[in-house]
Amino acid sequence: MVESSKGRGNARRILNSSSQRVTAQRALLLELLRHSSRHVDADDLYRRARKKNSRISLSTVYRNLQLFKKLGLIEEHHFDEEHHHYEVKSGTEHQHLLCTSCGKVVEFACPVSWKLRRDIGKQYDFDITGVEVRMTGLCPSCRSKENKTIPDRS
Amino acid sequence: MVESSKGRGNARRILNSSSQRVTAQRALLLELLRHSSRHVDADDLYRRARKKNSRISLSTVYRNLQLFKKLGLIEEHHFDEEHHHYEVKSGTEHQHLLCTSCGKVVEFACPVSWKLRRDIGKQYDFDITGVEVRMTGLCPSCRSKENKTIPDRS
DNA sequence: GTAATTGCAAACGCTTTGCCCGTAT
DNA sequence: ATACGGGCAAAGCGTTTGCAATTAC
Repeated sequence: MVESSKGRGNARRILNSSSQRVTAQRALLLELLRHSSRHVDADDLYRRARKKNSRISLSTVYRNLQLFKKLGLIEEHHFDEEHHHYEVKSGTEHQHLLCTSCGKVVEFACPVSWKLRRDIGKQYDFDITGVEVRMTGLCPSCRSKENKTIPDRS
Repeated sequence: MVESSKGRGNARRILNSSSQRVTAQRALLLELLRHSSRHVDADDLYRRARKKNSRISLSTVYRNLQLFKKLGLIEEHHFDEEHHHYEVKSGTEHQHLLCTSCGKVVEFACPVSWKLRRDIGKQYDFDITGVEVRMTGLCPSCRSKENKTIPDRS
């Protein structure tokens, strides 16, 4: 896979170019972030990292997530109430649709948000720096499951 | 104000009608929620409540916030990463605009969200249950402050 | 060599819970 | 009378921090 070697190169380049030291842990975490499902939490990442380096610590994961966030490599989301989710920043603007039952996250394009941003900014005299649209609902597969498993709602 | 006597009556009625006991603490909290600024956190509410009843405990505040949420009286928001904010449910649909500097919360109407809801729901075959639009930015007064207090950006 | 980074464990802030006593019904 | 709700203190959770040892530069 050309992808993965490229990814590793990128990790190193990104860290170097921001004059951050390239440690094994950092390279690993960056690598994992780039190749895992788009939305992870600290513990996900920690568990995955331990498979490759069993001595890595949770605090290292947290510290580096903060670093990556500061470097603008990832974004932090507060989807549910409990803990944070992280997502590698992609060029493409998108919003999130979450299934309240299985937690699945779907990304969707939302061009309207730009118009909204302009309009609301002007209306309230704010310098808008971000727009987030979050929709919640039941995904197709959870909907059909629910129809089967809750036959008696007496 | 007629509003306030009505409010107290409502608190009692609401609790009674859902067969919850009307305790002094519940009535007080409900009262405070209805008459304080629209977005509070548990500690805000706790501090306010203590002024009227110095023996009330923080856990009572939390327990009742959960109850009120379950009864559909209030909504829980996760504006910033730290803690939750609560808002008395109003009939009118609205979205939130937050100042990243002073934390001010502005509510705005967003009729587009309905169209969005329909469109995205259909597109991804989700049963949409909620749409949240959150914008962040700098409010007018913080913007002008910033211009004054950061003259040297050498 | 030296400053940045790690692992560990302890602390953190917000929230929840167990227990026993008090109170609304 | 009795089950529900309260106060208190302790535990829980995800996250952060202090520190000594380690590592990249």
